[in-house]
Amino acid sequence: MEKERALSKEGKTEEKEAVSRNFIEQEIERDLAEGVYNHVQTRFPPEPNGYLHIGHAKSILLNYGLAKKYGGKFNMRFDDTNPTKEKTEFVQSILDDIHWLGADYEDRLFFASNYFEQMYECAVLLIKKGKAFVCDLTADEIREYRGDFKNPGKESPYRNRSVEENLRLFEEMRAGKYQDGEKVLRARIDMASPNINMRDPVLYRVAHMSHHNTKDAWCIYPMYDFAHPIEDAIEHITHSICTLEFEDHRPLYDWVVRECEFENPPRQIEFAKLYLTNVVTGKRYIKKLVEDGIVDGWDDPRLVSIAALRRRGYTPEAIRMFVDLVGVAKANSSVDYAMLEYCIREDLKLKKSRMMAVLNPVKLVIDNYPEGETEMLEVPNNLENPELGSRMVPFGRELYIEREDFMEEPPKKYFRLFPGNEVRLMGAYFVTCTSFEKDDSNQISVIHATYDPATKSGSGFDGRKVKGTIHWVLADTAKKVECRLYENIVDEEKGKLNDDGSLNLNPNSLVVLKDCYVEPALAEAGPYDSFQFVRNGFFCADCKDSLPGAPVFNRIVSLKSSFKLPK
RNA sequence: UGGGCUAUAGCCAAGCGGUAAGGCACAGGACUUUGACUCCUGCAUUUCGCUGGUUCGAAUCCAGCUAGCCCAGCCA
Repeated sequence: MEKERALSKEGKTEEKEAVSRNFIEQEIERDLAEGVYNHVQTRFPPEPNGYLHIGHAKSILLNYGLAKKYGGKFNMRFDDTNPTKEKTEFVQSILDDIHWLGADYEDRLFFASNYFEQMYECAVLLIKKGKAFVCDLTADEIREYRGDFKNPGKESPYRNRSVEENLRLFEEMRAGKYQDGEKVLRARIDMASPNINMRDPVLYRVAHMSHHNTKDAWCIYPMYDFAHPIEDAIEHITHSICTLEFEDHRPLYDWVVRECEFENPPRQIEFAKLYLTNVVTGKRYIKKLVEDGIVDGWDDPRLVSIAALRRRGYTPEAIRMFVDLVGVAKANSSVDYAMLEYCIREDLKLKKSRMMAVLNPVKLVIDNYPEGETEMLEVPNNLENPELGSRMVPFGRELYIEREDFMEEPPKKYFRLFPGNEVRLMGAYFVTCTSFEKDDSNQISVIHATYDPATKSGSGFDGRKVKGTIHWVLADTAKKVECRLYENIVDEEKGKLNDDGSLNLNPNSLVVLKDCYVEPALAEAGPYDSFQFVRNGFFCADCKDSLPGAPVFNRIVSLKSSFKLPK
């Protein structure tokens, strides 16, 4: 029955997918149909200058997915054309993240810096065609000559140098005859273009600096606008997919591949970046949070770097689901964080064991249970998925339960423990609250109850029902841990940014709970085993910091109040 | 300010001249050994940023407006 339903559900979505394609897929299909290209080749071209985040995941999975869908190939390429910003350290972290996400580039790992010689040749070709010139203007002068939105630019006085002179000068640039900033190579396009990118853009700059890959082989480096189309063309990329801010660069992209005379040149298609509510995706802001010590590093669970998501228990499947759900379009948008949380819940739901932990404990004494005795109960790991088997959980007279699972004076529709009420201890017995004690500060210190042996879990008892089920751990054997609860870093009420551009931080983004107890099996499960906590929350145990003493519990889903008082 | 792009529900997003898909969120109900999950139900019928026009018929075509984002690095 369930299978049938799942099948018909699947059939339905498949039908949908067959007709619903995003705009990039439509473009690709048109290109294929019209014979513009007879294959599909995509790429992910990050600059190795930082860690990847959820926004990059969208691009990676989009490019990879497109190649896969159309039987094409997906390349990995580092766009390392600016030695002042790049580090080898980031190359490895980026590659790790891509592997983890499952974007398989097979043996196609490339570096733009390996194309420097070909790029140089292209520049020479442009010079020979009179389409590029060496310019002696300073950076400031170039800016002045460029004009602005209102005024057209002025032509550089060096714009009409002869081909021979340009060739000689450019060779000298390469040979290291000039200091940084002394000369640049510029395209010769149109200083009056309304598109500022076309006003004789700089193609090459001088930078006497060691490059992470080419070391000291070069002292001139190509600019993005010149290098990128060539990189794509060399790799026979068909669809060069990038974000919206490059839309204005497309005419220049097309100019470069045309003037450099590439056959069957690639085309650029732009899509909107992914933004998420309540988190920081800007690299600048993330960097500042890390540097100021507000978060503990690039993988702090409050960030949405791939490393952070991985650390807090997100799966590649969940990220993929999320990217699919969000879709691809050209409208700027900010996706609700709840969508990400939905994806991880959905993915882990059947995959992970659900063990018990008590974050804010209060003692529950079962007075009619023999003192000093314990028994082992077999508890299914996941009731919805029997394949995950079961585990043995110790049960006895003194337990810890969640403080919020007891109320002295329950409001209406409160199903959990209160004097006189019977609830189920998950995987164990029914217990009825008989009394409670308070300490000097009027806080509830101990709750007393009796249990009914006939109601043992799995015994098939169906004499009566209870409305509430609560989780628990045996006091003696429970592992005490320090628990950290993370919330989104950005203040939900105030929004992300102040008018002056500073961030509104959530002061409660990290709460450390000292007295948390987890059942023994969870403590032994080792790192990265996730479990569901309380009623609405999923938590992950991440024992990275100090196994086994202090697991870190990362809140994946903010704990909603599990019970709302009736209005 | 010149140019480019965008606008469909609280948030994403389909729609491509034939009478507004889907998901998240939310609300109500059923079920339940997690108040979770699952399952039902509801959620743009003076409506597709606004105003006009073309058409038998417009979210889709045309014109004009408005709002938002991006561009004046020898960053990518």
